[in-house]
Amino acid sequence: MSNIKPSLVKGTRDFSPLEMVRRNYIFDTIKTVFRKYGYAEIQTPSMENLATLTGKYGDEGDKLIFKILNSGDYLSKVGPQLLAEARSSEILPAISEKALRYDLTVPFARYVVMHQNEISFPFKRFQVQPVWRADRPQKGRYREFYQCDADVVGSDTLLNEAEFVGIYQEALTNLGLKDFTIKINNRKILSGIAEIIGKSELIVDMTVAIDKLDKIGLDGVIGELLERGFTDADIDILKPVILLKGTTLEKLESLKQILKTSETGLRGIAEVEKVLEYVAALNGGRQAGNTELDITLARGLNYYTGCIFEVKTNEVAMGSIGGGGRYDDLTGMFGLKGLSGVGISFGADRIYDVLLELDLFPASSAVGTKVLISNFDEKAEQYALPLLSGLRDGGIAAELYPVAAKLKKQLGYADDKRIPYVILIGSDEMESGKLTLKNMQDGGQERLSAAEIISKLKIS
RNA sequence: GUGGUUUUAGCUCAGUCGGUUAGAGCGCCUGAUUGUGGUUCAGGAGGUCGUGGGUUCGAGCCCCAUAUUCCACCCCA
Repeated sequence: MSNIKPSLVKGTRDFSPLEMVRRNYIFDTIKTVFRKYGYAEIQTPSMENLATLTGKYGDEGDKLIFKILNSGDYLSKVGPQLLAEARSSEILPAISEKALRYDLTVPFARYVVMHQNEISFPFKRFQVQPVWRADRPQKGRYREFYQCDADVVGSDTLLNEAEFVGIYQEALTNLGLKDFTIKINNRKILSGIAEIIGKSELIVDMTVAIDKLDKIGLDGVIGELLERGFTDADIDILKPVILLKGTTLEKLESLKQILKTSETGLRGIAEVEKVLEYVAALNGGRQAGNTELDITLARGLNYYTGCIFEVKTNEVAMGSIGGGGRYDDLTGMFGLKGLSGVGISFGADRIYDVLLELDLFPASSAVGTKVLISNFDEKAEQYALPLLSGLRDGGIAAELYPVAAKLKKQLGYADDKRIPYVILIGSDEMESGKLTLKNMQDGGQERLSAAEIISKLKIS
């Protein structure tokens, strides 16, 4: 057998025991909050039919879907002429029928449609699973990463949006983040803006351009707008909108003036106002300072129709750590009309990177084995087995050193694994029934019976 | 998809102008100490220099291709 050098697939990672403890801390914290708000967990398969996924994420997104090659002689269905032409886009449907899921929202929509008769609406579900994107990796961007999604379908009330703001607040605060911003915008406001400059058909180009304000500045945005088919006259109207200053409430007032001729735009403003009203009511009447209207926020996915969210941390340079919004007709694509949905997502991998950089993981999240029983010889091993069971029955994480190695090595092992206690069983101990319990932190030792050790470790 | 960057011991990294046997720190193993770790001391093992070609008397170093890392763009969590 040839010796293949082991390596990881680009953009993927192994997770060590310590990393898993930390990742689970993030997942558990988020899941706990989801449950508190009435969401129930589901899972869907890693693979979906390719047709289920294509066309849902725009052209850019479709390119990033990982396709799975058909099993068997996958070229047999490709005609010789197609093969000769070697046009990937036309051969693809013949050789690939399945794909890895690209996000959790579309599979969820598929789930809702398939299970509509068993579901009682409104349906509130959360889902924590990996997704795959054939993106080029960089900071905070992986090809396999976890999303933590919560969505509700079959409920139009804006209270849902407000509750999602609450979920973001609570989960991120519980994770120890102090300074983050929940940005809110509304697709209808963006539509209204496009409407008043008479370029409704260019709304996507408009949002993509103004979304970059932070990054490339006003001149950059204007350049991009011109490139994308906007005139100087359009930009004169757009400019004051893009540069809106002031508090969220002041921005809303100004927008009402600007968008007074756009019914859609005014409806968007009203929606944002209502959401903020609910948020304040849920927050004991106070407006949350870190929740703000950001008119330049335009999330890429095509299916959002109402409110959109994005969460950024201000403590670390990192892309958004969460996002979401309302999509009025997601299940319509699968033939179930008239169901409105709202959802949010936490980017667990990015949150991990942020917590690591800010050193926010609790020290206690590194708990493992509580006590190691040393192993001197076969006789001591036999003696140790009932004690091992007794410790475990008492809920104490215990392990027996698997071979009779030098004590130095066994203690070194305990040290490496940060096991706080070691029980030494030698001939003296077996004879007297008083075992030596060594505390690895201070090095102290005491002689105790097996029962005394169990009760001591239970409380400490 | 576009542009740049990285790759040398288990890990982090040196390696001069292309020139003999490729180095350091940490880690690992052994011993000092046959039942006492995290400290110390002594010794030891460990490398196809990412991979495949090429130039050269000679390549870790130069050229080409490719993979990979990280970064930016596009897009996104």
